Amino acid sequence: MQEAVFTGRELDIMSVLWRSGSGSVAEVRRALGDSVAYTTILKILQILEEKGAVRHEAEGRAYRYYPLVEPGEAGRTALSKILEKIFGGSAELLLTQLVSDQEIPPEELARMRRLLEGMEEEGNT
Amino acid sequence: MQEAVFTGRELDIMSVLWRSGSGSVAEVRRALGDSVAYTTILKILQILEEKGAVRHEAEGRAYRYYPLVEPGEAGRTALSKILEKIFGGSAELLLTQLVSDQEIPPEELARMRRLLEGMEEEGNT
DNA sequence: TATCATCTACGAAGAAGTTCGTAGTAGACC
DNA sequence: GGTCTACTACGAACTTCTTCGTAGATGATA
Repeated sequence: MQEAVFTGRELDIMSVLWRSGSGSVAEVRRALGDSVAYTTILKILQILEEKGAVRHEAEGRAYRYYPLVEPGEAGRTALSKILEKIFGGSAELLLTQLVSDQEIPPEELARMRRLLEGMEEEGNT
Repeated sequence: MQEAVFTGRELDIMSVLWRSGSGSVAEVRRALGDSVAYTTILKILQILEEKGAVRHEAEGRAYRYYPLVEPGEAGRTALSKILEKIFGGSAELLLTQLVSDQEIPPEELARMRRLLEGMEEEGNT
């Protein structure tokens, strides 16, 4: 797979697989609220497999799908696009946007701060 | 406009307008490396105008386009999608990904840390 | 005035993504 | 065996996005 770029529906489905670790067509469909036809889910899983983003194993008569691409990989691609095109390359602006929109619990905020502190020290080495 | 969701090309063009503040069709086209036809740029600007994302003023015989949607608005939409679908709602994971992929200069890193410190204090109020 | 360059408007073709119907297969159950 | 159910495979319709050609208008220039 060249780059982890996913279309809307593909991302919906990858998201389910990342959360659950794996899924059959029926499971993925249920996770998406049964809003799209069974064969649509199947089709997109087949497309994802062709792209090398998932693989499957037989499980009884059905298939179980496993993600091959990791969230981090997809995240890198997606974030760098947003960073560049929307925030003009400023990670600071991106972070500002992130923390001002989301309700982030204090402990998480603290961990994020420490993460940055760690990066700063690293830079001083 | 309902939500600041942009397609690939639309985002390319909005990005130019955000950077430059405004742009004629020809200017936008040049900024994109003259890689797409003039009328294609024009068409997408018209679509963006229909969506309420830009407006235009006459300038001589040509039009000058101005962004109406702000980067922050588009950023919020885009970030929350990524946050949810790729990082399972964890801002911490998103930040981890961001700082590990990008080369962020120390001063910027420091400002980002202080931003988070500020948020923490706010939370304690 | 004729020609040229530059611009917008429009429409249609093409490409990419999404959706689902239908067919075929195989096990479960009567 | 016949029927039902759950599953994959395949293809085609449909929608959305992208691209550009052509036409028409307008001002500049010879």
